[in-house]
Amino acid sequence: MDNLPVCERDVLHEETIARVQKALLPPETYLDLAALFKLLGDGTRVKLLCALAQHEMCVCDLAALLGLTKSAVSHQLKALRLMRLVTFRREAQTVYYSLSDDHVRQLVDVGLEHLTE
Amino acid sequence: MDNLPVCERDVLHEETIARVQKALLPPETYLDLAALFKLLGDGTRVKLLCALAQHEMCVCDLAALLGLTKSAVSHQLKALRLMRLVTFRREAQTVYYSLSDDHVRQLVDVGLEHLTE
DNA sequence: CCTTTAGTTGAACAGTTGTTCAACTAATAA
DNA sequence: TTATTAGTTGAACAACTGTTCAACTAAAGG
Repeated sequence: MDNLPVCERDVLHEETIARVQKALLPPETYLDLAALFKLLGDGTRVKLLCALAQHEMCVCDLAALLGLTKSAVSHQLKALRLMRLVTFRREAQTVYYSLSDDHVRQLVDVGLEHLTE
Repeated sequence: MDNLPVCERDVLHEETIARVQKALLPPETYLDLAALFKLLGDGTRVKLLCALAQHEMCVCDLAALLGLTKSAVSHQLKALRLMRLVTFRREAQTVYYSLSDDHVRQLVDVGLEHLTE
Protein backbone atom coordinates (compact mmCIF):
# COMPACT_ATOMS: atom_id res chain seq x y z
CA MET A 1 0.00 0.00 0.00
CA ASP A 2 2.76 2.42 -0.85
CA ASN A 3 1.11 4.00 -3.84
CA LEU A 4 -2.23 5.46 -2.97
CA PRO A 5 -5.11 3.10 -3.65
CA VAL A 6 -7.52 6.01 -3.58
CA CYS A 7 -8.57 8.45 -6.24
CA GLU A 8 -5.44 9.73 -7.95
CA ARG A 9 -6.35 13.39 -8.21
CA ASP A 10 -8.87 14.62 -5.73
CA VAL A 11 -11.55 13.45 -3.40
CA LEU A 12 -14.79 14.64 -4.82
CA HIS A 13 -16.89 15.33 -1.74
CA GLU A 14 -14.69 15.76 1.26
CA GLU A 15 -17.46 16.98 3.49
CA THR A 16 -19.63 13.96 2.80
CA ILE A 17 -16.71 11.65 3.39
CA ALA A 18 -15.87 13.30 6.69
CA ARG A 19 -19.47 13.15 7.83
CA VAL A 20 -19.90 9.50 6.93
CA GLN A 21 -16.51 8.68 8.39
CA LYS A 22 -17.63 9.97 11.77
CA ALA A 23 -20.86 8.03 11.64
CA LEU A 24 -19.16 4.73 10.89
CA LEU A 25 -18.63 2.21 13.67
CA PRO A 26 -15.22 0.77 14.57
CA PRO A 27 -13.80 -1.34 11.71
CA GLU A 28 -13.89 -4.56 13.73
CA THR A 29 -17.62 -4.16 14.14
CA TYR A 30 -18.08 -4.50 10.39
CA LEU A 31 -15.85 -7.55 10.35
CA ASP A 32 -17.99 -9.08 13.09
CA LEU A 33 -21.14 -8.21 11.17
CA ALA A 34 -19.68 -9.71 8.01
CA ALA A 35 -18.73 -12.88 9.87
CA LEU A 36 -22.29 -13.17 11.12
CA PHE A 37 -23.85 -12.70 7.69
CA LYS A 38 -21.30 -15.01 6.12
CA LEU A 39 -22.79 -17.82 8.16
CA LEU A 40 -26.18 -17.14 6.63
CA GLY A 41 -24.60 -16.85 3.20
CA ASP A 42 -24.55 -20.55 2.45
CA GLY A 43 -27.42 -22.72 1.22
CA THR A 44 -26.71 -25.56 3.60
CA ARG A 45 -26.50 -23.36 6.67
CA VAL A 46 -29.63 -21.37 5.79
CA LYS A 47 -31.54 -24.61 5.39
CA LEU A 48 -30.19 -25.89 8.69
CA LEU A 49 -31.23 -22.70 10.46
CA CYS A 50 -34.67 -22.65 8.86
CA ALA A 51 -35.19 -26.28 9.79
CA LEU A 52 -34.21 -25.54 13.39
CA ALA A 53 -36.56 -22.56 13.30
CA GLN A 54 -39.35 -25.11 12.97
CA HIS A 55 -38.26 -27.60 15.60
CA GLU A 56 -35.21 -28.74 17.51
CA MET A 57 -33.48 -31.58 15.72
CA CYS A 58 -30.55 -33.95 16.16
CA VAL A 59 -27.62 -34.17 13.78
CA CYS A 60 -28.94 -37.36 12.25
CA ASP A 61 -32.34 -35.83 11.55
CA LEU A 62 -30.77 -32.79 9.94
CA ALA A 63 -28.49 -34.95 7.80
CA ALA A 64 -31.45 -37.01 6.62
CA LEU A 65 -33.57 -33.93 5.98
CA LEU A 66 -30.94 -32.18 3.85
CA GLY A 67 -29.33 -35.24 2.27
CA LEU A 68 -25.92 -34.62 3.79
CA THR A 69 -23.45 -36.61 5.83
CA LYS A 70 -23.45 -36.23 9.58
CA SER A 71 -19.93 -34.92 9.30
CA ALA A 72 -20.91 -32.10 6.98
CA VAL A 73 -23.83 -31.16 9.21
CA SER A 74 -21.69 -31.29 12.33
CA HIS A 75 -19.05 -29.04 10.78
CA GLN A 76 -21.65 -26.44 9.88
CA LEU A 77 -23.39 -26.66 13.23
CA LYS A 78 -20.09 -26.00 14.92
CA ALA A 79 -19.67 -22.79 12.93
CA LEU A 80 -23.21 -21.75 13.83
CA ARG A 81 -22.54 -22.58 17.47
CA LEU A 82 -19.42 -20.44 17.57
CA MET A 83 -21.48 -17.47 16.39
CA ARG A 84 -24.12 -18.29 19.00
CA LEU A 85 -26.81 -18.83 16.38
CA VAL A 86 -27.65 -22.32 17.66
CA THR A 87 -27.42 -24.15 20.96
CA PHE A 88 -27.64 -27.81 21.80
CA ARG A 89 -28.53 -30.20 24.56
CA ARG A 90 -27.33 -33.76 24.84
CA GLU A 91 -29.68 -36.62 25.68
CA ALA A 92 -27.85 -39.92 25.89
CA GLN A 93 -25.98 -40.27 22.56
CA THR A 94 -28.19 -37.81 20.80
CA VAL A 95 -27.45 -34.10 20.53
CA TYR A 96 -30.42 -31.84 19.88
CA TYR A 97 -29.81 -28.50 18.24
CA SER A 98 -32.08 -25.46 18.26
CA LEU A 99 -31.91 -21.75 17.52
CA SER A 100 -30.24 -19.66 20.23
CA ASP A 101 -32.66 -16.76 19.91
CA ASP A 102 -35.01 -15.00 17.54
CA HIS A 103 -32.42 -13.07 15.53
CA VAL A 104 -32.07 -15.69 12.84
CA ARG A 105 -35.82 -15.71 12.29
CA GLN A 106 -35.83 -11.94 12.03
CA LEU A 107 -32.96 -11.92 9.56
CA VAL A 108 -34.59 -14.57 7.41
CA ASP A 109 -37.87 -12.69 7.47
CA VAL A 110 -36.30 -9.46 6.29
CA GLY A 111 -34.29 -11.35 3.70
CA LEU A 112 -37.38 -13.03 2.30
CA GLU A 113 -39.14 -9.68 2.27
CA HIS A 114 -36.39 -8.24 0.14
CA LEU A 115 -36.46 -11.15 -2.28
CA THR A 116 -40.21 -11.07 -2.77
CA GLU A 117 -40.81 -7.35 -2.89
CA MET B 1 -24.60 -40.09 -4.32
CA ASP B 2 -24.93 -43.85 -4.70
CA ASN B 3 -24.26 -44.77 -1.13
CA LEU B 4 -26.63 -43.09 1.25
CA PRO B 5 -25.24 -39.88 2.66
CA VAL B 6 -27.76 -40.02 5.47
CA CYS B 7 -27.80 -41.89 8.74
CA GLU B 8 -26.81 -45.46 8.09
CA ARG B 9 -29.28 -47.25 10.29
CA ASP B 10 -32.38 -45.35 11.12
CA VAL B 11 -33.82 -41.94 11.09
CA LEU B 12 -34.34 -40.97 14.68
CA HIS B 13 -37.44 -38.81 14.56
CA GLU B 14 -39.36 -39.44 11.36
CA GLU B 15 -42.35 -37.44 12.46
CA THR B 16 -40.33 -34.34 13.21
CA ILE B 17 -38.51 -34.65 9.90
CA ALA B 18 -41.76 -34.99 7.99
CA ARG B 19 -43.25 -32.02 9.77
CA VAL B 20 -40.26 -29.78 9.18
CA GLN B 21 -39.97 -31.02 5.62
CA LYS B 22 -43.47 -29.78 4.89
CA ALA B 23 -42.81 -26.40 6.45
CA LEU B 24 -39.66 -25.76 4.42
CA LEU B 25 -39.79 -23.46 1.43
CA PRO B 26 -38.70 -24.52 -2.08
CA PRO B 27 -34.94 -25.25 -2.18
CA GLU B 28 -34.22 -22.39 -4.59
CA THR B 29 -35.61 -19.96 -2.04
CA TYR B 30 -32.86 -20.89 0.38
CA LEU B 31 -30.27 -20.49 -2.33
CA ASP B 32 -31.63 -17.02 -3.07
CA LEU B 33 -31.57 -16.18 0.62
CA ALA B 34 -28.01 -17.45 0.92
CA ALA B 35 -26.97 -15.37 -2.11
CA LEU B 36 -28.44 -12.30 -0.46
CA PHE B 37 -26.71 -12.87 2.88
CA LYS B 38 -23.48 -13.76 1.11
CA LEU B 39 -23.34 -10.18 -0.14
CA LEU B 40 -23.52 -8.93 3.43
CA GLY B 41 -20.94 -11.52 4.46
CA ASP B 42 -17.91 -9.52 3.44
CA GLY B 43 -16.23 -6.71 5.35
CA THR B 44 -15.81 -4.47 2.35
CA ARG B 45 -19.41 -4.80 1.21
CA VAL B 46 -20.83 -4.29 4.70
CA LYS B 47 -18.79 -1.12 5.04
CA LEU B 48 -19.94 0.07 1.62
CA LEU B 49 -23.56 -0.54 2.54
CA CYS B 50 -23.26 1.12 5.94
CA ALA B 51 -21.57 4.12 4.35
CA LEU B 52 -24.36 4.38 1.80
CA ALA B 53 -26.85 4.06 4.64
CA GLN B 54 -25.53 7.42 5.83
CA HIS B 55 -25.42 9.28 2.55
CA GLU B 56 -25.31 8.67 -1.18
CA MET B 57 -21.75 8.60 -2.44
CA CYS B 58 -19.80 8.28 -5.67
CA VAL B 59 -17.31 5.52 -6.40
CA CYS B 60 -14.37 7.83 -5.78
CA ASP B 61 -15.69 8.86 -2.36
CA LEU B 62 -16.26 5.27 -1.34
CA ALA B 63 -12.80 4.26 -2.51
CA ALA B 64 -11.23 7.09 -0.51
CA LEU B 65 -13.34 6.32 2.55
CA LEU B 66 -12.45 2.63 2.62
CA GLY B 67 -8.92 2.84 1.26
CA LEU B 68 -9.64 0.73 -1.81
CA THR B 69 -9.15 1.14 -5.53
CA LYS B 70 -12.05 2.37 -7.61
CA SER B 71 -11.94 -0.95 -9.41
CA ALA B 72 -12.44 -2.96 -6.25
CA VAL B 73 -15.30 -0.72 -5.18
CA SER B 74 -16.92 -0.87 -8.59
CA HIS B 75 -16.76 -4.65 -8.65
CA GLN B 76 -18.47 -4.88 -5.28
CA LEU B 77 -21.07 -2.26 -6.14
CA LYS B 78 -21.97 -4.25 -9.23
CA ALA B 79 -22.63 -7.31 -7.10
CA LEU B 80 -24.77 -5.23 -4.75
CA ARG B 81 -26.61 -3.75 -7.72
CA LEU B 82 -27.42 -7.17 -9.14
CA MET B 83 -29.06 -8.10 -5.84
CA ARG B 84 -30.93 -4.78 -5.87
CA LEU B 85 -29.35 -3.66 -2.61
CA VAL B 86 -28.07 -0.41 -4.13
CA THR B 87 -29.10 1.87 -6.99
CA PHE B 88 -27.27 4.65 -8.73
CA ARG B 89 -27.76 7.83 -10.68
CA ARG B 90 -25.28 9.37 -13.07
CA GLU B 91 -24.47 13.08 -12.99
CA ALA B 92 -21.94 14.01 -15.66
CA GLN B 93 -18.96 11.66 -15.15
CA THR B 94 -19.90 10.92 -11.58
CA VAL B 95 -22.06 7.98 -10.52
CA TYR B 96 -23.81 8.32 -7.18
CA TYR B 97 -24.79 5.16 -5.34
CA SER B 98 -27.37 4.78 -2.58
CA LEU B 99 -29.31 2.06 -0.81
CA SER B 100 -32.23 0.67 -2.79
CA ASP B 101 -34.53 0.36 0.19
CA ASP B 102 -34.59 -0.08 3.93
CA HIS B 103 -33.92 -3.81 4.08
CA VAL B 104 -30.16 -3.45 4.41
CA ARG B 105 -30.61 -1.11 7.37
CA GLN B 106 -32.99 -3.58 8.99
CA LEU B 107 -30.62 -6.50 8.45
CA VAL B 108 -27.67 -4.56 9.85
CA ASP B 109 -29.72 -3.50 12.87
CA VAL B 110 -30.72 -7.05 13.70
CA GLY B 111 -27.16 -8.22 13.10
CA LEU B 112 -25.75 -5.63 15.48
CA GLU B 113 -28.39 -6.55 18.01
CA HIS B 114 -27.24 -10.15 17.92
CA LEU B 115 -23.59 -9.20 18.30
CA THR B 116 -24.15 -6.90 21.24
CA GLU B 117 -26.72 -8.86 23.19
C1' DC C 1 -10.08 16.62 -32.83
C1' DC C 2 -7.30 15.29 -28.24
C1' DT C 3 -6.93 15.15 -23.19
C1' DT C 4 -8.54 14.32 -18.70
C1' DT C 5 -11.25 12.18 -15.13
C1' DA C 6 -14.94 8.83 -13.31
C1' DG C 7 -16.18 4.52 -13.67
C1' DT C 8 -16.55 -0.31 -15.63
C1' DT C 9 -14.99 -4.79 -17.02
C1' DG C 10 -12.48 -9.37 -17.77
C1' DA C 11 -8.60 -12.17 -16.69
C1' DA C 12 -5.59 -13.86 -13.38
C1' DC C 13 -3.92 -15.01 -8.97
C1' DA C 14 -3.97 -15.76 -4.03
C1' DG C 15 -6.71 -16.74 -0.28
C1' DT C 16 -10.84 -18.76 1.55
C1' DT C 17 -14.53 -22.22 2.05
C1' DG C 18 -17.55 -26.59 2.01
C1' DT C 19 -17.48 -31.36 1.61
C1' DT C 20 -15.44 -35.86 2.06
C1' DC C 21 -12.79 -39.25 4.35
C1' DA C 22 -10.83 -41.45 8.17
C1' DA C 23 -10.04 -41.50 12.83
C1' DC C 24 -11.65 -40.19 16.88
C1' DT C 25 -14.81 -39.48 21.50
C1' DA C 26 -19.29 -40.16 24.17
C1' DA C 27 -22.83 -42.83 25.69
C1' DT C 28 -25.49 -47.09 25.77
C1' DA C 29 -26.23 -52.09 25.87
C1' DA C 30 -24.88 -56.82 26.13
C1' DT D 1 -15.04 -56.01 28.61
C1' DT D 2 -16.62 -55.48 23.60
C1' DA D 3 -19.87 -53.77 20.26
C1' DT D 4 -22.82 -50.35 18.49
C1' DT D 5 -24.55 -45.84 17.41
C1' DA D 6 -24.40 -40.51 17.56
C1' DG D 7 -21.55 -37.10 16.93
C1' DT D 8 -17.01 -34.54 16.44
C1' DT D 9 -12.70 -33.30 14.42
C1' DG D 10 -8.49 -32.44 11.35
C1' DA D 11 -6.50 -32.93 6.89
C1' DA D 12 -6.99 -32.66 2.13
C1' DC D 13 -8.88 -31.14 -2.09
C1' DA D 14 -11.86 -28.91 -5.35
C1' DA D 15 -14.63 -24.95 -5.96
C1' DC D 16 -15.36 -20.32 -5.08
C1' DT D 17 -14.25 -15.34 -4.03
C1' DG D 18 -11.97 -10.63 -3.59
C1' DT D 19 -8.44 -7.80 -5.20
C1' DT D 20 -5.25 -6.21 -8.63
C1' DC D 21 -3.96 -4.98 -13.15
C1' DA D 22 -4.67 -3.42 -17.66
C1' DA D 23 -7.70 -2.09 -21.03
C1' DC D 24 -11.77 -0.18 -21.83
C1' DT D 25 -16.20 3.29 -22.09
C1' DA D 26 -18.61 7.77 -20.86
C1' DA D 27 -18.72 12.48 -20.28
C1' DA D 28 -16.68 17.11 -20.06
C1' DG D 29 -13.40 20.72 -21.51
C1' DG D 30 -10.24 22.66 -24.34
